[in-house]
Amino acid sequence: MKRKRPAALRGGEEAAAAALKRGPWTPEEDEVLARFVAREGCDRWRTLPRRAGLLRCGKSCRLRWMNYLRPDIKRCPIADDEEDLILRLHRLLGNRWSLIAGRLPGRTDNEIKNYWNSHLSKKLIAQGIDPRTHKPLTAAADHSNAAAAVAATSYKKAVPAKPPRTASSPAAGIECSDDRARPVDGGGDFAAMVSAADAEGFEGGFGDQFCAEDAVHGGFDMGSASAMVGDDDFSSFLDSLINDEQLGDLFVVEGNDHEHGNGEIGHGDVMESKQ
DNA sequence: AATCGTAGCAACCGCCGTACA
DNA sequence: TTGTACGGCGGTTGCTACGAT
Repeated sequence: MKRKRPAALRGGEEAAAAALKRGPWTPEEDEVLARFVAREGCDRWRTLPRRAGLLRCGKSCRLRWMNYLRPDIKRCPIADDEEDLILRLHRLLGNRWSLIAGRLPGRTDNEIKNYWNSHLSKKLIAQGIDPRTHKPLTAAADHSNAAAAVAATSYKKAVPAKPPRTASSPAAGIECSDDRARPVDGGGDFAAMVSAADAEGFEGGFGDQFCAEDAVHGGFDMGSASAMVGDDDFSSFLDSLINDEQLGDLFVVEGNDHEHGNGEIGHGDVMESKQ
C-alpha cells in the first residue's frame, strides 16, 4: 500500500542491496510466501525470500506473514471486550504492543497499534483522558502540555526502555519465530509488583511500581523481571490482572463514572488513584 | 461530477537485544 | 571479549477509500 521512497536512500541495507520489490503485496506473492512457510517453516527470514523465490527483503516477508498471512489471524473487527482488554493492558504496559497482542489471540501488534492510534487514543482524548497516562488531560497538563498528550505516540525515544527481547524460538504448529505464539515475556519489576499485589491486593503496589509516567513511558523495567520470574509467571500475572474481578474495581478511579455501558471507556485510573 | 479532507491501515525504517563465531 | 548477523519491536509514512462540500 505504499513505499515510493528509494530504498537506497534509507538505511535498509537489505532493500538497498538489490532491486527488491517494495510496496503492497500481490496475491501471488502472498501465496508463494504462505506456501513456502507452510512447507519449510520460517526460521530464517533473511534467506527465506531467496529460497522462496520472492523479490522481497526478509523483514518484509516476516512482517507480511506475521501481520497478514498467519493462519490464526483474526480478520474481524476488534470487539468491545477486546477493546476493553487493550485499554487495560495499555494502562499497565504502555506502548508494548507486542505484549498487548500476546494477550489477544489472533491479533497482531501492528493491528493493535493501529487501532490504538486511530480509534482508542482519540476516544480517550474525546473523553478528556490522556491516552499516554490514562489520566485526565487536565492532570496530565501538570506535567506536560495537552498538545503533547494528544501527540500520543512519539515519546518512546525520549525515554527509551524496552522489554528484553528474546531470540527467536520455534512456536507450535508451523515453526516460526513468533513472539505472539509464546507466553508473553516478562515485564516490569515483576517480583516487587507481585509482592506488593499480594500484600495489598494490588492497590498501593502499583502506585509505587507504576508511577504513571514511568509505566507508560517505559520506566516499567522489563529487564529485571525476566531474571526473577519466568514467562509463565508473568503470563499468569497478566491473566490475573485481566480476569480478576478485583481489578475491575482497581481500575475505577474515585469519583469516576463506574459504568462501562453506552460505549464509554469507563475504566478508572489506577495511577490517578494513587496521586 | 469534481475536488478536498480525513480516517484507516499496510508496510517500511531505524534501533536494539540476542546468538554465535 | 569483540564483531557480525539476524530477528523483533515501536514509530512513522503514505496510499487507498470514503465522506463532505
